[in-house]
Amino acid sequence: MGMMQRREHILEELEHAQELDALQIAIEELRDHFGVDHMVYHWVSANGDQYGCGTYSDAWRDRYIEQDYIRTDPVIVGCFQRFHPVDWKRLDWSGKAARAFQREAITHGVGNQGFSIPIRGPNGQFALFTVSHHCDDDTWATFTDANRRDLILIAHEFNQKALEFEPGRAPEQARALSPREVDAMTLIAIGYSRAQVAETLSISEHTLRVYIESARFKLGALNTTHAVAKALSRGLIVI
Amino acid sequence: MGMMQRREHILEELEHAQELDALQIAIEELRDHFGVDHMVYHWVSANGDQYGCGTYSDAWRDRYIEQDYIRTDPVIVGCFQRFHPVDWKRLDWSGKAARAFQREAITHGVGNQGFSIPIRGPNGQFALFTVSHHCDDDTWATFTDANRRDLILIAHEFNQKALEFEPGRAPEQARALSPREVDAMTLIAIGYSRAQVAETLSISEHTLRVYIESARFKLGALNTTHAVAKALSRGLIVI
DNA sequence: TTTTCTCTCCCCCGAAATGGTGAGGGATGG
DNA sequence: CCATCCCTCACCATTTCGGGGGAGAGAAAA
Repeated sequence: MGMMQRREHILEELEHAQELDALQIAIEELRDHFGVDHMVYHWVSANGDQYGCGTYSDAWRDRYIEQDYIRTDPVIVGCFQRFHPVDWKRLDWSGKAARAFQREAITHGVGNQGFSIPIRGPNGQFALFTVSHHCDDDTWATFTDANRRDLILIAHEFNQKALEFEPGRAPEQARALSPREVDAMTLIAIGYSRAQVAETLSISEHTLRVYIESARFKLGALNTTHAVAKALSRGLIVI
Repeated sequence: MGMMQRREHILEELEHAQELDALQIAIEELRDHFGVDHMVYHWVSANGDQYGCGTYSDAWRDRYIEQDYIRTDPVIVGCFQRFHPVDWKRLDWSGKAARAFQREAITHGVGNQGFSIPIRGPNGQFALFTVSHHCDDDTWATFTDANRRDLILIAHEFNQKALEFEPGRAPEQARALSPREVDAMTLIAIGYSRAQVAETLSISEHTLRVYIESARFKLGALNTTHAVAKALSRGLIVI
């Protein structure tokens, strides 16, 4: 089986997978296929849930979770601010904690080289697809140049499949807001006071309050700020 | 020049482009290359700035902006809620306004078929890469199946290049929030009152207020609700 | 070392937002 | 045609928020 055929085969199996385990199997096969030390996919959902699969050692994964490294890992922090896939060398490794983290990761078998692809979805979903390897800079540069596009596509296939399996996907489908409610919530969200919003919309402040309360009710929100947050994270309003 | 060579050539030219105009040129070439009626790239940043390029008629573009269709266009609304690329047929076209919009779009030369790829970046950036064509369902399904992956990659290349040229990129790079500020803003965003947040975090309400005000200052927000909205739309907090 | 940031605490008071309830005309959809 | 939603307006008392001060300890970065 040729290189491309092998890859297509793995991705096709993934596409038709019915169970979450298939992701773990596929990522191990892809790791072997690309001939790198590690390949990891990992996401954080809107409600703080996490899911990950990959080839890091159990010890490292446990340690990572135990130490809540997700909050300080320079790869996570750096990718969260970027759109593009990024080579680990280009991240900010200054700082005591970052260097200590790096040392610890390498002792746990993580490669000295890495390439991570950030992926974003609605409601603040953020996922990271990472390949890591132990080699010199030139070898790594050659590898990433050659496989960049494939890795991007694979990252997306993975994310798509992972989202399919996500349990808490579309449970709470909020009722859509009326046009006036959208106007009101949008202006509130950009910092206007109720008086300013009412003036902007040319309605009385009393009327405005009806919209806000109506929106709050529809969104199941506890107060105005909560309603704005919910409306934003569901894409009902945009600022 | 073969099909793939032609595409590679267009993308390579795009990659080395130094001016924003190159995007417009590239998208027209790609449209011709794929043999579709229209191809459009279009993004919205957190601060409301927009940029777009594509092959829609000037009349339609002007009309779209004039009517602020970006707020009601079912393609935008639908894609904002999704991660995956989506065929227009799968969007919600019920509702009077949506159907009227669709009719008007078609009279302006937009195809009856469409395929849109949502792309997201840090700080709430949201972009859409769309191909549209006039043909029957089967023809369109064949086309999208065959070109789905290529279109995803092209969408990313486009977005990458567009971000390079974006003028207002780094200016309003909000300072990151401190851990306690993130805690405070997150709890506020899920509807807690100041008193509840203070109790949850086991700090005095006075201290809590310092965090909120500090976050508000860092985010350049006018009030708490505004600060929550900004933090959310920049991905600094997640609910 | 010095500076800069973070985290924690405290005061006061006026302005603003909230929650509950009610009501009438108009548009839309089944 | 009738139910359902949308838009508009109004009053009440209570809770919450906003803005203005100031201060000390500790950690980390430059």
